Amino acid sequence: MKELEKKYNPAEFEERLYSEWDSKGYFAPKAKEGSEAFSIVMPPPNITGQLHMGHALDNTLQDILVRYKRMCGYETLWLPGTDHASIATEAKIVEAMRKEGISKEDLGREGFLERAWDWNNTYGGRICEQLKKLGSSCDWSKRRFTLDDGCSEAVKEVFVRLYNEGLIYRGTRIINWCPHCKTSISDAEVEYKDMDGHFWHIRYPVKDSDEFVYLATTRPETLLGDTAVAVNPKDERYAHLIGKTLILPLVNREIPVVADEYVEMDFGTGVVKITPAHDPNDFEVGMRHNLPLENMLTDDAKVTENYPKYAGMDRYEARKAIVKDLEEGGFLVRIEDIKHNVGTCYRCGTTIEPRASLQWFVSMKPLAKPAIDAVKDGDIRFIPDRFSKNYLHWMENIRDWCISRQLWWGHRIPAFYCDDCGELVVTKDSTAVCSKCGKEMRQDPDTLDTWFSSALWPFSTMGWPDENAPDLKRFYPTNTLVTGYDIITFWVSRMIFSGLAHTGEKPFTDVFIHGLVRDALGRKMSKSLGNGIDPLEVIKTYGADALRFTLATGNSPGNDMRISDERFEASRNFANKIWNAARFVMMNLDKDCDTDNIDVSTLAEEDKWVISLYNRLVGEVRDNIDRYELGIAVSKLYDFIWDVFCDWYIELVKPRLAEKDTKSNLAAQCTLTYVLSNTLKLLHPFMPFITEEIWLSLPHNGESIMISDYPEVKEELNFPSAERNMDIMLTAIRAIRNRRAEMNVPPKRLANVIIATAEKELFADKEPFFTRLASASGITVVDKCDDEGTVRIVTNACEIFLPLADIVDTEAERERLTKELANVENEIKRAEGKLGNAEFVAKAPEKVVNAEKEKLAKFKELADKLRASIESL
RNA sequence: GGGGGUUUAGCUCAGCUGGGAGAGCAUCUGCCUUACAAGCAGAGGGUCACAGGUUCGAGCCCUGUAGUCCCCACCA
Repeated sequence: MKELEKKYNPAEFEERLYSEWDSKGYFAPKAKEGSEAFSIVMPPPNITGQLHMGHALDNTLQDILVRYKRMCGYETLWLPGTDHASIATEAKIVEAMRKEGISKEDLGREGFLERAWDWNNTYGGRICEQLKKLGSSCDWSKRRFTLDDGCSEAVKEVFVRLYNEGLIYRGTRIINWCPHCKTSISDAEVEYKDMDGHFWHIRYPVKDSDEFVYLATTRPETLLGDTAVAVNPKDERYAHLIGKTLILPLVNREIPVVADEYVEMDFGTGVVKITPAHDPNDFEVGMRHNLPLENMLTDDAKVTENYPKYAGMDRYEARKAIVKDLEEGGFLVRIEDIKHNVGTCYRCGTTIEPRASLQWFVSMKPLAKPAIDAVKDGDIRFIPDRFSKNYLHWMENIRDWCISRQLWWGHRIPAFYCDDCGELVVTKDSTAVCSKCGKEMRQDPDTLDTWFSSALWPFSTMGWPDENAPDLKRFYPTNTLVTGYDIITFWVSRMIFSGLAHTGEKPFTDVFIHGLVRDALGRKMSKSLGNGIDPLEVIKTYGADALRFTLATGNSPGNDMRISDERFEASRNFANKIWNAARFVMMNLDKDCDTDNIDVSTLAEEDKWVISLYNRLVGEVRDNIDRYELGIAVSKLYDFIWDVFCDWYIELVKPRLAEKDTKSNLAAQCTLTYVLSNTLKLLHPFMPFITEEIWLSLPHNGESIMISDYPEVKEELNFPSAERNMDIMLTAIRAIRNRRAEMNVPPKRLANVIIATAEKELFADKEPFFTRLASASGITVVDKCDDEGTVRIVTNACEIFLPLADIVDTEAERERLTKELANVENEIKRAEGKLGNAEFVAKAPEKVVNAEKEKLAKFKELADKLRASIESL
């Protein structure tokens, strides 16, 4: 046994304990005889990332589950890793290069990738080091990276398979183009924002006529790409125009009027300009009517050289110029202010430009079907369940997934082209030769969406596509995925369909969803707002346990949470409370007590009481964790440790601890040790460091609390009568304290307490409780008492008399007791009313009716006592 | 335009399958009682957003209304 420092100073031991756990290999899965597997794969943080509160929450929740399961005897794997985050990382490196005056093109693909890998080697592991400070008990020896060889192999395998099954195809479609990142992005990566905008109402002249058609647009510059105007075929107003030709203003191109169901007659003028290359709907219309695609923008959203007057203008400059020219040409009718939803890039916030482009796509419908069924059938469940709705809605309305990105940092698309004959080969090989003309083929320059590799994470990290890989066989499917609701569509849904499609099995059973961490004002923490609380700073100031405790407590699944310094402080105070309780226990130990078993025969009533409550706590905590109610579990632990163990039990046994070598003293020591040691085990998943530091200092079996057995409920540790009797004592003590406080009796003024009760034997050896906790000089237990000049307190099991003649105001006493009686009589009325209600008695469960009867009896007894008390004044 | 969350003490939030409203922080009072002032003992404070309904009984279930937050959606 070693002594604890006087002051709780987490910085002194957290890092030391972590490296001990790590070096002893506790984080690696340990197979025990007949043990089941439990596994979680960590949502891989981006290599560009620094640990923020979101990571801290996500990983705290995972670590709680993992430590719990490990202690419960499961062979437990928590597999960590990082994500290459293609678009975010590439942007970061390009930006750094820009400051040095270098461009991507200057370096070339090879040079750029070299630089990116250097960056990853230097900074990519930073966040892992930060996760260690949090106490994350993941198996670092299995750490993976989405771009490592194994994951890359899985990516290629999946691509080739899907291609061969016809589920990956290449084609020209409208995609979301980010002119800043200069790449396509998927639908999921577009964020819609309400923005102020305008409808520009304009008119196009009909050829060989003085008629005009009137229409409106929010993007007048796209006029350059118009290849038709559409009306609804049923629209009589425009029937005569269908098939006619219009002259496109400014461009003077001749474009047809086509009839298409897509146009809603009731909206606007019922006429729509069709720009197939720059609008998804127009693209469809264009396909149906064989309209040409006129791409009028370059990849950085500047007007192409086909329109010399506007060439090189940025899309917004072009908009201004075109509006001005339209006005001057008499084509602009009016301008209307509107608010509309504009798609923006989720990475950089730039307004998305829809653009027809040749890209790779995953055909989603066939893949979505089993993924929908898995959730509908309950094979995979979301916690809380409501998120399955989000998921299903997304999956049921899913469109093909654009997976090619015009970036360099990522998995290069394993497709090869023959420049001579146009042959296309998709292969896992790193080079290809054209089977037709024998020429070296050119690999597609694009890379894959970063989520393409994330989608495979649960199995690519375990050795897939080798189906006999040991980890895959043992730990896949994983048990629980822990993540925030903000990436259900990006990631969770894609892991589900990928797992089902490629491994034939779901990737996980439970999806445990948490909310976002917000600041004290409810705002999302962000760099730009500068309101982020740095978890590493919190760890420094309050300790990792306090951070974890704060994140776990009061957090209910799927709901956002607000955090602030006050909450970390409160958690630190709790840690300090445990620390001091442990110090107190230790300074009173002089015998070796068994922490695994306790001899019930020698226990005093208060010992049985605390053990009985502890035993119930074990069951509840296990149950709560099993149901992902981590916040409830941890608050029960808090209440038990602080209120029951510290404020009551320790205070109750202090007198016995002063005894020397008595049985009673030994029983108290052993109860303290047993309850403390096992409660620490219960708490360990939540607060791993302090529990370990203390546990190791107490008598203990084993090397570390983290590989000890999680406590189990023991039938023989239930003591209902001790619970009842102690409840009577505690109620009496509280009542005396209340009265004294109300009457401002100084604590130093002791009084002999007279207790009148029908159950005298209950108080037989309880005098120390009252002398120690109720400012009593002693107690006298009697059958009946009606002393004058006393303060009377009536509780459910006894009447208490405090001889404080000099400060007793008989009239005030009468008033108070009368008031109390009135309250009790109200209760009696309520209970009688309820029990007098035939329907209540007939329909309410027997248990409830009986409880009501018992209450009524108790209140009647209390009322009688109160009346007698008032009488005797 | 759909869908969902949320509304409980001054503040931040718990409240599990309906059976007498809880915690932390803050406030007030009294205590340095030798584990802990990062503490101890007390106190005050709530029409559980509003209106209906179901039920013997509703913070909890149903309907509607309002505030607030979020997700989804191609209306030019």
